[in-house]
This record gives sequence, structure tokens and C-alpha cells, in this order.
Amino acid sequence: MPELPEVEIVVRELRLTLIGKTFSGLNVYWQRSFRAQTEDTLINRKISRITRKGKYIILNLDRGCLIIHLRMTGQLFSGESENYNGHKHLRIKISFKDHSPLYFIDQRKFGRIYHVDDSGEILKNVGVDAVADELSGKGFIALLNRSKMAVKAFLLCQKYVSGMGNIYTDECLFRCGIHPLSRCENIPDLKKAELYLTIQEILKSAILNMGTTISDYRDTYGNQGQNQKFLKIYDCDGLPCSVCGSIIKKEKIAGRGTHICPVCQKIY
DNA sequence: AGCAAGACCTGTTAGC
DNA sequence: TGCTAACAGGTCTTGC
Ligand SMILES: [Zn+2]
Repeated sequence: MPELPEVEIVVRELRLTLIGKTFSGLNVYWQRSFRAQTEDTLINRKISRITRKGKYIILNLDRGCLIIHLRMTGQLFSGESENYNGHKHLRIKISFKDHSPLYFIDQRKFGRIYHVDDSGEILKNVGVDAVADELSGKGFIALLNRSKMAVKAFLLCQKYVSGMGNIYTDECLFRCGIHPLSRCENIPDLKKAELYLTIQEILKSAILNMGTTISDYRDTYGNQGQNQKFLKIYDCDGLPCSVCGSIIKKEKIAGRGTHICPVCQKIY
């Protein structure tokens, strides 16, 4: 469910509610949702800093860190407004010394919370964050030049650039007129630069719109995003393309449902 | 190297 | 109406 913009919203909210808090309790209701990869205990650890890399949320503690990935249906609720005890999909409840809770709700059980000494092992195969300052247009073009992969698979795999998921990949490729099966290295340089700028623009405006809610996504207060109102290709199969009027089609590419305008998007 | 398919899960919807 | 198959914002692993 959540891609970079949705995770960024969650991270910004967690910074306001969790920084400085000390753990007092941990209840795990679905064992596989929680992985302790350290001998240390969470109780009495204090949250100092909260960061994000791609779709990973990193709670830096006074010793070690807690890394959270929401995968398809994971949700974090601060529990300020509502009580989620007994919720059908409650997998983990974290309590703090000030008695405030953090609930991890996850219908499909794909999400994970890891307690580790160091984030290095989990993040070692995750590429540079798509909206990080370290990723320049030049750097992005250099990555594409080194790959013979289909561009959709390249953007989804997280190894080179992290944070893009199925929605934003389809949106960015459509807006650039690039077919998802195009080989990265074959895309013209001008189009590679356009793709970089489009990714920045689409992801950053989705953050301003508080993320995309198709069905499950909510922020930590339970609010839906607004960005779904601005999607031009994702979930638009059967509708006319906003640019040329052709009927938008859907096919399976890189293992995912992929939305394409058969006229606007060229295969390179 | 790159790709496809299956696994991990539960719930909703489309089609017969 | 009721059953079944397909599908869903994501990784992982395995095997060609
Ligand atoms: Zn079109």
C-alpha cells in the first residue's frame, strides 16, 4: 500500500508524536510481524531521531534502532484519538512510559518491525532514496545507463533507487511518455532527464497532497490522503487518456498490474 | 544479468 | 443469490 509519499507523511507525524519517548511495553499478537535481531531489550530504550530510506521507517534509539516496513496493508496509529485494542488486524502494540500507545495494524501480515543493533544489514540492498538530495539528475541518468532492465522493473526493484511503488511508477512513466517495457539504457538522454524531474515532481506533490488513498492507506491519525484525485493513469483502465483520448489499457508487467496509454507511451 | 512465478496473507470484487 | 477465481500501494526466493 504505502509508497514513498505515504511513508514520508507517517514519518513526519511520528517525529511529532514519538521523539523523546521511552518504551515501556511490547505486545506482539502475530509473531512474524516482529523480528528481534538483537540481544538488547526494547524496554527503557528512548527514541532520539526518526528517518526514512525508501519505504523503510527508521526509529533511531539511544542504543540500536527499530525499523518498520508497512508493505501492502501496514498502518501505524498513534492512538491519540482512538483506541485500537482488540482490533481484528492489530499485530503489535507498543507502549511508552508516558502511557501513550503506538498500534501496528496490518490486514495481510506482510509488514515487519525489526529491532536491530544497526540498520546496515537490513538497508544494505536498498538504493538511494528517490527524493534525497544525494540523487542528482546526473546520478539518476548514470544508473539508467548501466541497466538493461525494463524501466518499470528497474524503478520497482528498490536496489538502485528506493521509494517508488506501483502507483507512482505508472504515473511517472505515463507523464513522460515512456512505455514501462523500455530498456533503461535505450531511453534517450533527454527523456532520462525528464523522467528524473517527473519523479521529483510527482512524489513531492503527492507528499503535499498527504499521500494516495485507494482503499487502505491512512496516516497515523487515521486520515486519508488526497492524491488519488490527481492520478492520470493508475486505476484508470477503460477510461480515455487525458492527453490523447485513447482507451487506457492494463496488462501485467514486472509482475504487477500496469496501466498504459497505448498511444502516448513509446517503447525505447 | 534479467525475468517469471510462487510464497507470504486476508479481504473484496468480477464473472459465471 | 452463491461459488470461484482473480486481484490488491510489496518484497523475497528460486529457478530458468
Ligand atoms: Zn494518450
